[in-house]
Amino acid sequence: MTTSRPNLADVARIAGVGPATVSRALNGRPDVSEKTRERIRKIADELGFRPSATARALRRGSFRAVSAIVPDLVWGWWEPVLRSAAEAAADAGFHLFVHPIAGTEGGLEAVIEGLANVPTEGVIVVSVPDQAAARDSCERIGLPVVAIDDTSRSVQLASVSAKNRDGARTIVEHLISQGCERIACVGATSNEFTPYWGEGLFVEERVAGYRDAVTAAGLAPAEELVLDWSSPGDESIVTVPELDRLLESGAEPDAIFCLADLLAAPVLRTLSAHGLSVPDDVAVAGFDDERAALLLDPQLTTMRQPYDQMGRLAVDLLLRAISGERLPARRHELETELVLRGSTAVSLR
Amino acid sequence: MTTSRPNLADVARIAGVGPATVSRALNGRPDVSEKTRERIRKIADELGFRPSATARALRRGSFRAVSAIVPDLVWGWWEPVLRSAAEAAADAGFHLFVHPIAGTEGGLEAVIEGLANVPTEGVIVVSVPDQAAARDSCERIGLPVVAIDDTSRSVQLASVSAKNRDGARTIVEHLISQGCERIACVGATSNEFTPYWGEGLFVEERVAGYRDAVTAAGLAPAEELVLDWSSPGDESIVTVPELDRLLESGAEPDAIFCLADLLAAPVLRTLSAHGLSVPDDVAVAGFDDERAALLLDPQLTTMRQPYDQMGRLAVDLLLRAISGERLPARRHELETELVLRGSTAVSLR
DNA sequence: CTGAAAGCGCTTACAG
DNA sequence: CTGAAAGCGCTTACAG
Repeated sequence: MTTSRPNLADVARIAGVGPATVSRALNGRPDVSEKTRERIRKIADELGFRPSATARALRRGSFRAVSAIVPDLVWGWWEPVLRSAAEAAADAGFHLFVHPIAGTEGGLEAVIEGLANVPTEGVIVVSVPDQAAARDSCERIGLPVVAIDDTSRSVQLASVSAKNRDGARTIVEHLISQGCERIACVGATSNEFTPYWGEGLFVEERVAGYRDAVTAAGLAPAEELVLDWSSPGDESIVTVPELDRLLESGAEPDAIFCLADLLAAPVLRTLSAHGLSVPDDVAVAGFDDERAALLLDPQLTTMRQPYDQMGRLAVDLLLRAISGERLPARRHELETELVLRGSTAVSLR
Repeated sequence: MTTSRPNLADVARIAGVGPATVSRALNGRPDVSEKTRERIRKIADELGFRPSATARALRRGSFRAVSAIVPDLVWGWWEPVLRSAAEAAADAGFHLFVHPIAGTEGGLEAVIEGLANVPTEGVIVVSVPDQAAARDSCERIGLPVVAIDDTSRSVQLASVSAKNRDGARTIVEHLISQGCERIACVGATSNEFTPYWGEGLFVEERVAGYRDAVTAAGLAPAEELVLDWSSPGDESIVTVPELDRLLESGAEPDAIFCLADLLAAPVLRTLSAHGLSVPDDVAVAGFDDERAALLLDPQLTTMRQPYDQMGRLAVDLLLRAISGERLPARRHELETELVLRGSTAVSLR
């Protein structure tokens, strides 16, 4: 009796059959007698036999796993996305490995190239600002890739995202339907060096949706209400200097559309510092329906991204690519949903 | 010329050497002439040769990867923990796989047993309410395991956590030093079915730290200020009924210690609904220094968990276990740090 | 229904 | 310094 892990040969020896039969029995192949299969199963159980994942993968030529690379951000909106991705992968008999970029020298590209040493068959990249680089890295290691979240302005991959423009239009229309007429839009920035944000495609799209709604409603275009925000990704700031200035200028917005939920935190603090109450003086809305929306006071009216569908679709696309299909580089946009909370409705406070 | 991935034999054939020499050259073994090594390297590069991870693992008998299993929670306080864990693992030449429980039928135990099919050599479990079950599952698949965060009351594993009791005492002492005398403590619950929380060890420890400080300061013990909270994990609630009742009863606390940062969101909303301002009327403090602390208004004074050290230490312990050391089941507690923000100091608003 | 053999792609003693 | 051979633990045609 050895102390090390039993292998298939051990099971075969004890069962008095060939290794091939053990393999067939344990893998549920039809061409084994039920009697033999039962006996082998029992012995395997007793021995605590677990087939070696590496040997099986080597023999089969594949490991049936895919990898998701998640960005170096604290606001984990991608958690529900990965949950559904893991489900979809499991449904197809695949594992999902999650690889945080955080802590890896060399960033996204280094993480991707590192996958060359991991038994994985495809890559999902989340929130990449530069799809061209991701595409090149994946090509280099010979793995198919799908992107989630349209951060990259140049679409070089099959990409899954929310209908950002539609969603923004919908929520601004909601503000208008509440009687708001001077709706500010915050979060866009001319600073292209903001990590994972900058002039991301989704920012552009959401601003466009805002303009769609304002224009369609025949509201006076008020460009001073579209604020440039120097560092929209920074959660540590207490208030927003640009909004401070706007409020001091006497612009008097009656609503603020934040291009992402997390921006609402400093916006609410800025409003409260000016003695303005939400939603009575100013209504506030966000986009994403991520954790921040629930933590704020009041809780935030927002557009919910279809996280579950996004994860599933990304995996579906990736599995198709793995089985040889060539995926065109284009966006697959999914419907968003309006979620009403206290920041736009006194009755919901 | 085939379209499939080149293997080591291809490189050997083209270089006109044996496969063993290619292996040695590419793995940096000393016993290869520099000239040969260079030539082989060049050819491997041109061919885009990437050694098969599975073949190498099968041959070596190990894959040099460890797995972290993260809980089904939206508040990703474990993200910075995993970042440092990934760094520590990489320093030792190991990969870190992250496996979310979310989306897996059968929960933690199913995820652990699923690792039997993954080329991984050890497991880090994060926030497990029942270490005994985790220990049994890992034993079954023959993998060593280390826990992060003391959620389980019964310590059955080598565990890494913050000094919860010390930290709580420190922050309550801070409140006392600010002149607070009637300090409420919220977050403990007698409802043991709260997922991942319930009567978790860290809850117990933090309450104990609170009592340590109050007692040491000679403040009148006021048991009505230690609130039972029916569902502390639920972020969707707007206000806290138990706190509502306390405030209506005329108890007039001058400070509230939240056992976790995320609890401060509904606490702040409850206070504001009662017309109380923070920190003037009531100071508020939390524990963790996770994302919620920065989103709130005002931002939250809190005890920071040593996330980086926690991830590193967990990996260190796990690697020792992998190399054969037997780890006793005991907690390894790491120092916390007081972080001052606007919720306890007007000057920091 | 079952077995013996070949082989997945590497690495590492063993010879020379 | 280099090569030929064995083998890691499986699976799967190929025979019977």
